[in-house]
Amino acid sequence: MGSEPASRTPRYAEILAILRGEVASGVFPVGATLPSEAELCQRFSVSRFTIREALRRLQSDGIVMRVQGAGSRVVRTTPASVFVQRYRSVSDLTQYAEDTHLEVQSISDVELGEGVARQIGGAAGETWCYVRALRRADVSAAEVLAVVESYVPRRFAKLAREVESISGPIYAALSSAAREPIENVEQEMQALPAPVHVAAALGLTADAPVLRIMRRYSAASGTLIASFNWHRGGDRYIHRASLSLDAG
Amino acid sequence: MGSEPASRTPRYAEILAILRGEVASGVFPVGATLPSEAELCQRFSVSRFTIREALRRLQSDGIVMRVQGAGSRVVRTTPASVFVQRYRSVSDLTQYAEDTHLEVQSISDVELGEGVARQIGGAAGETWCYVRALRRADVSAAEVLAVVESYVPRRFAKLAREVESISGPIYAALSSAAREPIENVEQEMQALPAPVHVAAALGLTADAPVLRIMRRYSAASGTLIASFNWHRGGDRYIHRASLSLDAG
DNA sequence: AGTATAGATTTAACTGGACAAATTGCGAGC
DNA sequence: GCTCGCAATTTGTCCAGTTAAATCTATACT
Repeated sequence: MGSEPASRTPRYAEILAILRGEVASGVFPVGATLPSEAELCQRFSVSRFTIREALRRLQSDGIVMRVQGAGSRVVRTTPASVFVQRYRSVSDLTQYAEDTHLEVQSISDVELGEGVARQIGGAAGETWCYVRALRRADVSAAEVLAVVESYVPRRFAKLAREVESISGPIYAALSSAAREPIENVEQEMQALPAPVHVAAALGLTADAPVLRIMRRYSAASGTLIASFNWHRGGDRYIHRASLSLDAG
Repeated sequence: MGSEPASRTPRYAEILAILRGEVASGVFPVGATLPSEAELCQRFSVSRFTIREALRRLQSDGIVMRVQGAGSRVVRTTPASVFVQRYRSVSDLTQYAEDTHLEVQSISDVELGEGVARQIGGAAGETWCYVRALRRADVSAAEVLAVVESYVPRRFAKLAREVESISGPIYAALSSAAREPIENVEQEMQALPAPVHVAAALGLTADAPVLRIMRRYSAASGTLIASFNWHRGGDRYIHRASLSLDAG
């Protein structure tokens, strides 16, 4: 690498591979700081630009975190992902058109049982605000697309009562109210026999197969909202996703 | 921008914002090529490094595609994603531990009906290789985790016959055989009543709710493999995903 | 012991320059 | 009209250098 660059592999890519290998083999374990850019320039006899190209890609891989004044700290030992699925809009995530209408049926305080508590990130015995609603294509549509059961922490009960009039996704309004960004969304999907109230709302026979999608939107302080969305089975509702190779 | 940089906003970020605005407002529509780096350096009176930082981020946003020798072509007018879900391994994607065992029950040539053809990216009337298999935790396990029905183009029939002995994911082996990278994965999930052969294999009553996940792995030439995975309903199989805000 | 400040260190932003590699368009030849 | 080769153009890789901004550590003061 003190000589001419190999015609095929850029120098930064060679250095990147070496650094990846050293992280993976434990030379630099999680928590360790890599040598500084200046030290790496000396070690590999290349310009700072070349080192920065390698380090930039290590950061993009999620392997290091680069901090001005501090250095490059290892945060994981393997690349962060293989496939990636990008959701470009709320309607991509929920698979409703953005102008669907949520009609609230009831709002009440409920004490969480163990099962629900575990799923929504609360604790058994806690009191949360429970909202049952029907989702339709628009205000005047007769057909129910989905039954939606949401749990919101008690401190947001007031906001939950206004859910029909909120424009944009409710999780964004809750994020604003909490003054915290949504940090992640957990999603669980399973096939279930339709409970009585779901079968009735969706016009199904009792115990017909339905797809239930639970989504939990969390900030640093915990769950802001968790919703159970009950959809018809078969071709009446197909949850689609498109993944691409991660270009990291 | 010919003067001192604003203390807060890097110059490349200002240029990025301007270029984003010009793309969004139609000055550069999808398909158009942005001015060259050299022209942008002249326009904004900055060095090529600064322009490249802006363009690099436009590419990372998914807004342009930069091609050596050709320029930066606009491929979309808005940033590509809001939420992102990363799959770090095959087991993340399929939600099987990596050492599960696939036991082939039958392999045959089938002529595609319209419905299946549409789902798997083939054409009605085409002959594909059909593989029916059972997935178990390991070779000696008695319990069937899932019923797997796969469709593979006829040209890969030989490889399909060796599916039990392939180490690593079958789609990677097919990608090698085709000498093409997997470009994307389409996934469809729906709740269905268990067909007879699925109910029998999973030990369910006829018409019990099951979750069917179809995954289609495609290269530029088309579908390399499409598999229908039939899972038990209820808490016996929960398909989980974790999404984070896209740091784009 | 706790806090503030100064200096050293490290990465971020930026300049100007060079050569290599890939693409595109044009002209010539068949 | 089609194909091939060459030149112009554009982005990729890389160098050497500078100043700015952020972090960390050590020292001094209360």
